[in-house]
Amino acid sequence: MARLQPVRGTHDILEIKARTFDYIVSHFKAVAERYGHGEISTPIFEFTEVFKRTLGETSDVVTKEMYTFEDRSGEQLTLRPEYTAGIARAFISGGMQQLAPCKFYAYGPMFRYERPQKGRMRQFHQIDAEILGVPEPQADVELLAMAADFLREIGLLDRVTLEINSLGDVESRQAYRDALVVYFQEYKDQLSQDSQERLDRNPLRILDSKNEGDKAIVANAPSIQDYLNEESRLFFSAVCQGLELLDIPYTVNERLVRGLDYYSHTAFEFTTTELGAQGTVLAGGRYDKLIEQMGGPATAGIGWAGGLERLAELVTAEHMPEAHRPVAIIPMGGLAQVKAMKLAHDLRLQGFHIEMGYRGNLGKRLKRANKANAVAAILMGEDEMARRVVTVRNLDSGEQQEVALSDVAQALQPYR
RNA sequence: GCGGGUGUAGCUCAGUUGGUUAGAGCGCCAGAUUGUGGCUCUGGAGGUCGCCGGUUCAAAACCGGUCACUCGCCCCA
Repeated sequence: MARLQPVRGTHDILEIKARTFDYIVSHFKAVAERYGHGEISTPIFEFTEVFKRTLGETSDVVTKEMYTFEDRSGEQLTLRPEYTAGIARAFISGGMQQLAPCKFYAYGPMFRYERPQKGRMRQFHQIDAEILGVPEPQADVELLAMAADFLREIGLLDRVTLEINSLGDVESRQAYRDALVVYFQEYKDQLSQDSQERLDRNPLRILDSKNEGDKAIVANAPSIQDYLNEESRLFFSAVCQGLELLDIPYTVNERLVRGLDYYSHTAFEFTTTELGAQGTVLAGGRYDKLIEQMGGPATAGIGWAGGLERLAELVTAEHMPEAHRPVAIIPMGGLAQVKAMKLAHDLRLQGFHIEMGYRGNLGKRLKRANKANAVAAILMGEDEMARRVVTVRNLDSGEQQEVALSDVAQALQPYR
């Protein structure tokens, strides 16, 4: 406890930020329910194996970004770096194949040990949607439609671009990977240091390198589209047709790849140019082999996750509902204090938002009521108490009137 | 893990080639106004100059280290 500061890459969330998060999440939940998704909440930590096996031993997330620790009984546990692995695990351990198809939504904190920068922190928050047990491309379309609806509702759809690509099935992906290795091998010594390493580890990643020299070489690299087998091609065109049917604008980006090993077929990202280096605001894809790979029954899956912090950066005040304006109760004197406490309680039971003025003379208390953005103030002085009335003052117009103590709730109706 | 930038009041920042009591605006508190807010005026509180060490007669300033924040790389929501 020596350092009284938040742990690196973590933040306290309050006031406007908290309200923005709540705004985004409540719209997300409403849209997800509309699409027939049910809420699932999985633990924020799992056995380390759950993530290691699903994300791939060599992925960055596993090799350098996991928050892993040993608990008192010696178990290796990891704070979740993403949602899909935990949900897939829940699907298996809950025997949910009997219930498939399953449509879930979830939201909560994620943890990755990374160097913080704009739009990236060690504890961050995601919303997440998954469909398990539907191998048909209609699920891809539905999930993308849901994402687009959600983004529209929070006013962001016209500020992001949907890019999609197909990574093909296992066979197509392997063929493409081989072709890429052959191609890049030619230019190996011209590639950046990073990309030379990628060539061994994950050649697909070279495609979205930000290095200028790499970009020139990538420009002439073979396209995944030419390596998709019949089945994969049909699948991808079904997804594209579905998007067109629903008027969801998108662009095919042949260079779009995903970092985690488990993706196949559809991969997509909603991106913005407004957030600097971290432009991906919501992204996901299909993972048909994942559950089987984890040791569960062969079950197709597709899902996406959106970053709350990144979405919140984009949400502007005009889309946010205004904070509810309270009514301030201002007692002056001992008797009024007691009456005020009772009145405040009664009004709150009836659903009013009540602020209490505790200190200072009337002027100070009104000033504080003003600062709290109160719509009205209820003034309770000694003489009012004697006559069993209060003064209700409209803080916008300055108009005020005396109201019988028993009729206060009625008089406050306009300020609800 | 790697590279750049920045750390001075609650917040945003100024602070001359090193020079003695470190400033402004906003915010906060109080008064002008013993029961009437927003505007105005007056006054006040609030600082280990991120931390440790070094150079110097003298360091907020220069040097080294360290921590934090921030932007970028890797990677990702």
